[in-house]
Amino acid sequence: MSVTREKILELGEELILTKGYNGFSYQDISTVMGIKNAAVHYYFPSKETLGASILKTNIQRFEEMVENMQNRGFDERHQLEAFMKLYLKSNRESKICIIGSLGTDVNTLSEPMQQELQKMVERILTWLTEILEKGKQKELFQFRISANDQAIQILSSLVAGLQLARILGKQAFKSIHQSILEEIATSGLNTDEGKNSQS
Amino acid sequence: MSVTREKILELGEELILTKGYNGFSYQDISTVMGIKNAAVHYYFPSKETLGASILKTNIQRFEEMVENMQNRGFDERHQLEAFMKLYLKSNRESKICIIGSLGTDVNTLSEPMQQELQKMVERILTWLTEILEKGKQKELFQFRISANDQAIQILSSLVAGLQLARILGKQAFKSIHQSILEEIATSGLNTDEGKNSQS
DNA sequence: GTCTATATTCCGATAGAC
DNA sequence: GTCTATCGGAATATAGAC
Repeated sequence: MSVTREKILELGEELILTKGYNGFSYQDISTVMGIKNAAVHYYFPSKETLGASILKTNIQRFEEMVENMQNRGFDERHQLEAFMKLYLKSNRESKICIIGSLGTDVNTLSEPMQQELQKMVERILTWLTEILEKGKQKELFQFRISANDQAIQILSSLVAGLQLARILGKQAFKSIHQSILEEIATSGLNTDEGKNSQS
Repeated sequence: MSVTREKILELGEELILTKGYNGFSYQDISTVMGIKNAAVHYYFPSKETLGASILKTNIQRFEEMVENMQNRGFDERHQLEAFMKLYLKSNRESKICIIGSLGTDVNTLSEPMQQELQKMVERILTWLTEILEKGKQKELFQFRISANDQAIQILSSLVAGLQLARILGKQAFKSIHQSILEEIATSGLNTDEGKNSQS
């Protein structure tokens, strides 16, 4: 597959996470790549097709991560932490979650994009709910509300946490990140177990 | 003060909450009002001045609500519930929170708007933290993390809850709303204790 | 297959009419 | 004081060159 196409997808995603879907143009992509904005239309005829492709890429990436973790035999606690680490990385890079970004603009998006977005959120919540349920049975987690409600709660905290961090400063997210685990973890919280984390 | 100006502020806010800051234009406002888009520029020379005014209005509205609740002697539990009811109303109207909406677009906003936004979030968190602290002392609330962290957690859940609800459907927010109180309330959850609420 | 020149529409904003 | 005619530029998108 074309390397130009890959690069456009990458830049487009970055722009959605930094400036928002309605805050960037094909110009923003093309100037970085040293081509004319119209060249982007060759790979993605419309902005909506680019947006939909970015969402599909995100879903695929998520599926690969989940599959990979299950192949490696990650327990539920470590799977949750790995998922949360994606948000720590975004916070370091001052990016927000694509769910929150497109959640703001959802009424201005085409049907295909809205459907992909919904599919993505539902997929993540299904996975999260399952992780929480199994982890609770194994007494890795504790919580009183339903696993599904707890999943929505955690995803909300992560999504808005990144948005708040961009307004208040990055430490705001660290507090959220820590609180999530403190709320539901049954054992200690030394997330990195020895290998001290960066930042 | 001019009624036209008031109407513009109202429509502008609604558009930020439904289409996002970069998703609406002066045209959207002027056509509804039956005037030309340039007329809006008379009241708000630039879109940024309109945005900043909308934020200031929001802050003022919040201050008035807090003052009002304290004058009426609301306890901490009822103050929190009143605050959360604002989000229930937004959910009913399929609007999101202005914090989440502008949090997405923050990198494309002028300095004055960014500062107003930050001021607003800080003000809300200060108030929420205080409510939580006092309420905990009175044993109206229970939570293990710090009051400040709990405040960030609750605000995040509310903000992203509305965004998720727009993607998944309104019932998603109801679950979040309920979970928040279930997490920290010491007594039962019959929110309205007799005096049945509107809607 | 890949990209540019160009068209069209819309946006935010100014100058000036009433 | 209030609003309109109009501008300059940017955004998305098409037609066609290489």
